Amino acid sequence: MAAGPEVGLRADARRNLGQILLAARRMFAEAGPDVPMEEIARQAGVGVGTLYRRFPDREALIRAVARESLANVADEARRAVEEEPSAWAALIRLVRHSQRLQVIVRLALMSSRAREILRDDPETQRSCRAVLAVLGEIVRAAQDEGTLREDVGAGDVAVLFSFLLKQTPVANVPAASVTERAFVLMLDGLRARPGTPLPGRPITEEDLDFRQPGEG
Amino acid sequence: MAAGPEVGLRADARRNLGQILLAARRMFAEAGPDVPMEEIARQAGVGVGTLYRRFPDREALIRAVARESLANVADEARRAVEEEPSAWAALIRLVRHSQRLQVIVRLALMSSRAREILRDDPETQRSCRAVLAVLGEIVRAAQDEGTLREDVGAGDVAVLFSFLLKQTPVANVPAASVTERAFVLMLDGLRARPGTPLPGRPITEEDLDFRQPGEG
Amino acid sequence: MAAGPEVGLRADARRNLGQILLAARRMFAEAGPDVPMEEIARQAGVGVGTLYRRFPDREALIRAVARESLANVADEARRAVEEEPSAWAALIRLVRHSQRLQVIVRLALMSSRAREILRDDPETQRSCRAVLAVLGEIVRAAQDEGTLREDVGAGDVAVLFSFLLKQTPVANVPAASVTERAFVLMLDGLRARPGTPLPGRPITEEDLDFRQPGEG
Amino acid sequence: MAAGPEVGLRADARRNLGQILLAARRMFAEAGPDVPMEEIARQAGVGVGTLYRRFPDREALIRAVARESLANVADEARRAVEEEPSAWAALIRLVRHSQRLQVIVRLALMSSRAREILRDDPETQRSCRAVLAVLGEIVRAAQDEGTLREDVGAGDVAVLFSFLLKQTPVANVPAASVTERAFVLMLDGLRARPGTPLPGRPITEEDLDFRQPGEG
DNA sequence: TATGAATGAGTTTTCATTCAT
DNA sequence: GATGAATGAAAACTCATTCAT
Repeated sequence: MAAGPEVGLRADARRNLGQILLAARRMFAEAGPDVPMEEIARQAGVGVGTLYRRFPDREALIRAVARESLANVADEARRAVEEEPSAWAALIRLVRHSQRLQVIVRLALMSSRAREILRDDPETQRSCRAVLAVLGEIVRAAQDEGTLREDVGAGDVAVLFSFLLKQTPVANVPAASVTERAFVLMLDGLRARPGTPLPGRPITEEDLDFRQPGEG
Repeated sequence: MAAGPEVGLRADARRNLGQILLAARRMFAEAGPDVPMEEIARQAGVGVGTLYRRFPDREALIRAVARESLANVADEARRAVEEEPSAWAALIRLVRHSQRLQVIVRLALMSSRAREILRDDPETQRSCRAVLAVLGEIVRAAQDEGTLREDVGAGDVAVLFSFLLKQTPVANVPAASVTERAFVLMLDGLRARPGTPLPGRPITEEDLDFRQPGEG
Repeated sequence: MAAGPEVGLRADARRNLGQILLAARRMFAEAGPDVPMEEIARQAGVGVGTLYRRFPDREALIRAVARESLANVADEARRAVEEEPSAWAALIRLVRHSQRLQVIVRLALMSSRAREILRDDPETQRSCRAVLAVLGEIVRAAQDEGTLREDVGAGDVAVLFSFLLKQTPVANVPAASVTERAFVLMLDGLRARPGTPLPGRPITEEDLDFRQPGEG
Repeated sequence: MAAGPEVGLRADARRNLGQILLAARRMFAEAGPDVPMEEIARQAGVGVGTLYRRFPDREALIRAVARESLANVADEARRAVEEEPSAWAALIRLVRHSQRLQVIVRLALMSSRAREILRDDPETQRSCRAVLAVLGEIVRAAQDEGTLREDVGAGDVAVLFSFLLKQTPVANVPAASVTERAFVLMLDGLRARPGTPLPGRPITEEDLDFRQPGEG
């Protein structure tokens, strides 16, 4: 198990670091990657200087949040595979429970600035690939089970589910309810049974690799 | 019928106004509601001063773009109803062809700042309600045709389709292809046939009214 | 004659631009290239915003000041050649009267940051070469006159005179007097008559070209 | 004789103190008195805290470096007088070999901030006067020898030599060579023989006393 | 005593908005 | 009416100095 950067820090420093990451994750998730650094520092209960001591600039902070969240999601995904009775159930649990997915979507899919930063970070790419690999396994298992239609790939599933996570409060109906219904509708679209044939080829995990969009 | 703001302007002034709205619409759609005002002015081929003469501040510009786009979408929706052979086809055409929907989604659903501005604008609310009314008609007609499942409302459909429009470039696969597949998957989820029963009650057009989210 | 950047500006804007350059020149000369931008703006009687509208960042301002000063020095040098009765006199007049030399020395020779900025600016290099070319002519003419020792080049003269301009207030004696005496001592060192043979070869104008120091 | 601050310290503490002064001297000499304190601490191999324990603030550090360097220069000067065969040779050796002179020039003559700090420090003034006193002796001896022109004082010599030490890399010619030639040119200017009469009166050691420039 | 973490004031730079021409 | 210049407040980032461990 690799030692994280937090090892060897003084107790208070380690706590501060944790607070900073927590605050950043929350604020990035709810307000995007452009929230003022001072705001993040304030939420974390530290001075800006402290924030900058740990993360030399905003990009470093964005990277750190993305890395940590992706690692967490990968863990959860693996656990879902192990613990759920079916691949279909694992799929559902993954989207439902992974709070960390929210930030990632917000960073990687809703801000072109953040996307570029992450695209150039090898570790983010690695973790991202790891997550997509697990998702790919789940998808293939679900297809083997006969619960998931055959003409989709992990990429299609990821795209569909990412929509849910871009959710922004919309209406005078509890957001959870809106999301939940949309989720079920999507699952119905994904379910294995005669539906409209999909155009093109399945979008695979390799297709979502953070490379320059449209390159392939 | 109240005269629009463009009546009684000198020819060049009217042209400028049009250019500004066009530029703003484009830039809001592609970069969000925070693009520098100077940038918009430059794209429109006018000085900032001119922009500010027409729209006292950014909020006014956002409102104007939203109003115009919503009016346009309402028109298109009505035309789709008239011209398409089935309600299902009208539904599909609406999402596929309404470029204006893109801006609206970007403004109303992807930026909390813009959302607040629009929430407080009666005219935007009116137009929004008009669009949703047409959508409601289409939805009910499609259900009568038997092409759309019975347990969804116009709100559900709107939410689902809004996802498509939040599309951000993602992968090394042409964005159009990704969207197209997701679209078909969603349509499959919406299609009338025994699927998973949806939790809660249909989300109606009234539910999406721009009131404080979660209030209702 | 090429139109400077100041043509076509509104009268007040042109005045402001002039004030900014003047203030920057003065402050760079007396305090170096790191004086706060706000300070320069205040001295120029404008807001920082105005300063930044003209010069996108500090580097641009430094470049502008250097270019303007070098151009001015080149002019003065040419005039000195024309108007003075002897090359020796032209040499003396050049150092004595060129106030602009002060800033250039301060920027190009006393701050490694500024030196790097200027080294990468082709126009500065061109002007610098032009000035050195005139100095080279003067030097050769003075040697032909028999007033300047034969074993020095324009580079040696430039180095020596640059010392005078690095002058920083030193003592409880009028700075002018100190400089004046040092100047005469240097002139005596340069004068043509049997002196100590100089080590190495004459340092020419090409040697002072702003290329990476020590490269040659 | 008062005990220096280094007496009675623990061995490691004394070593640290030495390292700090060494690092500060080097960095002041090459980058001026504004180098970040952390940088100095890092070079010295200690934490900032340790640096600040020894020197309450930057000014104290500057003073310490100046004092130590001046003391060292005074020693060297006295040794030069004793060991060199002629006053002229002592003069030359002094400039050529005293590395410590570099820092002093950098602090006292190239930074107005540092100059002010040192001007207000009695011990620096004392040491400075001591050095100038030795220089004065050398000058007068050289004049008695007939090797140095009569119309200069220790101040003139100091000013001239200080120029050499302000040397900043300039050209694509080895800096040492440039300096060496300039040095010889200056010596030629100083040499005893009919030259241009110097304006004003000799600048004496008293004139260079660090009092407010221009006061006298 | 040594360390390096935390703080916050100081600078640079950007951009919405106002206003002179 | 149009223009683009001027303004200043806001946000990112750096670093001297203090203080907990």
